Amino acid sequence: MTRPVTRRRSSRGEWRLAATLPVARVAVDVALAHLDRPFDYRVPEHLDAAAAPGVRLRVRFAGRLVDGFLLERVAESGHDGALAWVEKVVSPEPVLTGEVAALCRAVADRYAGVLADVLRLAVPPRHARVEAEVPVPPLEAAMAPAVPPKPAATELVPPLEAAGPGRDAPPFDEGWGRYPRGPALLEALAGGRAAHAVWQALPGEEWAQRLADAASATAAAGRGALLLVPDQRDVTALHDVCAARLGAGAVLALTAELGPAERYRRWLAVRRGQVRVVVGTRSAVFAPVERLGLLAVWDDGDDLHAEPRAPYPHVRDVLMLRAHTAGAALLVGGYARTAEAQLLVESGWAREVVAERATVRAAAPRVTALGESDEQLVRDPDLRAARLPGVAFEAVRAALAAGRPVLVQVPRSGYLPWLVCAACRETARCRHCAGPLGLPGRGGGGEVSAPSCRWCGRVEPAFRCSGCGSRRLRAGVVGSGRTTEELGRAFPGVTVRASGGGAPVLAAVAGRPELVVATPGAEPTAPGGYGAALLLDGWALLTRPDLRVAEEALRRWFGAAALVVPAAVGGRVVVVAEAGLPGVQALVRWDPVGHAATELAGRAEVGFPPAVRMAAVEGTAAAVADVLSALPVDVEVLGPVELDDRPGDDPDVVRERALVRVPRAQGRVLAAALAAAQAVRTARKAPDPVRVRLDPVEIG
DNA sequence: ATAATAACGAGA
DNA sequence: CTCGTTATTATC
Repeated sequence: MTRPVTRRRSSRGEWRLAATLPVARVAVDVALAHLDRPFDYRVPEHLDAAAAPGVRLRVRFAGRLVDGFLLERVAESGHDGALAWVEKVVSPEPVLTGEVAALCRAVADRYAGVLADVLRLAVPPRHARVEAEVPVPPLEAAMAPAVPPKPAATELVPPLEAAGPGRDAPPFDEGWGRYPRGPALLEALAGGRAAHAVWQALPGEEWAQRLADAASATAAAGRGALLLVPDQRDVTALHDVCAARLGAGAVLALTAELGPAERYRRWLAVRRGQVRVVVGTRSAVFAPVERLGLLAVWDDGDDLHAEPRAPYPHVRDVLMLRAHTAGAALLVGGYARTAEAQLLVESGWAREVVAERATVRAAAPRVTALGESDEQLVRDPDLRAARLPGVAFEAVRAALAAGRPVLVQVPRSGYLPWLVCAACRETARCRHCAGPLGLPGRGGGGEVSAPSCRWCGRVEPAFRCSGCGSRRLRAGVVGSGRTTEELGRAFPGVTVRASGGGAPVLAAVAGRPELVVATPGAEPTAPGGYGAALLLDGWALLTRPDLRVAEEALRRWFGAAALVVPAAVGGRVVVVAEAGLPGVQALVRWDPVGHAATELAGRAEVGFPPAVRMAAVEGTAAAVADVLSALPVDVEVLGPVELDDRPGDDPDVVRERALVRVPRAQGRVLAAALAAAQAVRTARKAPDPVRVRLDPVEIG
């Protein structure tokens, strides 16, 4: 049968090879560890022009059509077999830049993952209609100069709020001038140098303004900036500040909740170099910003910065890799400091940008800790108005009388029970690996079994608290709830607002005298600051079975306390936690750096990230054993332990988890060995998958 | 998924 | 030994 002439081009037998660089190296969208490498394809003549590096295409792989990205065009293939044709170029839009491709490869390697998985995180799904839209530059962008005139070096000292380049240099006790190394950081950014900085924001600091300062110094140097924050509310706040400073057309907010069309529209605008500054959440960490000069992450301790999809990369770590691949500066900032950020400083990779003690003292509120003296309150975080201790009551009353709002931080509900020392309420820990103790086989017919470690599985027959020596254990429990009504009764006539914890999260409240009850992370800002804050979630936080508890508690406390006015104008913070605890001391002294150093030293002692590199290996018992057997002998293995059934699991299949750890210097070796073990399994078509997470933020 | 290839077994 | 069938393996 003869086909119509117009169809003949699709008859592959007649396809001719492109004249130059006829081989395409393709990253196929196949998430199998043993196929995680580029494959070569022949480029037909009619696709020669469209088949540019970075485009999406379709190729035949093992008999079926799969998506892929064109990594590069080369003259010849190293593959000694017949090459298949590139079937189709999906669109000529080069969505995968070389910089992002290299970054994705580095992220896959760092996390023992697969490039295809990382590419799915990095490049949003195509939206054909959006792609076809003729890009119309926004009005502001059309009117504003594309590149602001580059100011002279002497003018690159910290800009004031809303001060653009060219204004008079501000005094040194404002903005970044309050940090001894602040002006130097801005100079480095303005000079296009790849500075690495860890920044502790002062109490009351307008962090969004400072990030906008950094972004505008970067933009003035003709480079791009990528600013990452934990949640949508922060994106909005930071975007608005940046837009006011740089012009709406130069800044773009990129978040996952935009919807596919708008998300792709904005992402394309970034890719096409139409915006210089991108503000976003975790999903924007791979945004293809052109000529990257600055990468910044705010509040890197927030769990939202950890990606829940394979290979589970963390924003801070991705940015560190990206700072290398792109030659950009990295700024890690927050009111608190994580152990990971502390390691960046201690290893010399980053310089710290912190204020002098006197500056901190002048800006901080007065912090009081309420501990054992009010036993009832400590035990029951569900605040009883009648028992509100005098110091807390007085702090609230004074702030309201001064016409300022009061912030009340309450715990989120939903924590699971675990074991704590009955005497001092420290988390009960394994003597071998410092993992939290739990009771195995709950629901096992009422028999009492000995506690065992949730990490390494060792049974603890004779618990003795490392802190106080007590041998008694009890279950930790957390109540949550009626705080709002109780407070309303204690302060009749005062408005009580809720933010988070079931209520909608408020971005800001008016500066009126009212009570604002918020869960951690949902604290609204108040113009002029809060007069006082009550931190009621201490007990709940400090007894969670997680090595990061102290750091996490302190991070949340600093986040709330930073919204309170300085002590000199009456700012008070009352925290319900034992005054002797190191974390509480760090809050009282407003010493995030000291606490991070202690925290990091503690992790080195118990062998936990970031002091070591660790991986969680999860799957069926046989599968986990299979992966463990493929690791080098010097890898330390904890466990495996049996995992609790998750909802939806087959109750007959027993899942296990092992933790493996190596010194930091061996991190690459460990990741490579885990990836190789996975490759052997996928090549063998092993039926049950093994989940590998490197430096997991949370371990069950 | 699929195609190529190795392994296998029945009948000469 | 060949031929036809089935398991295995690589996947461009």
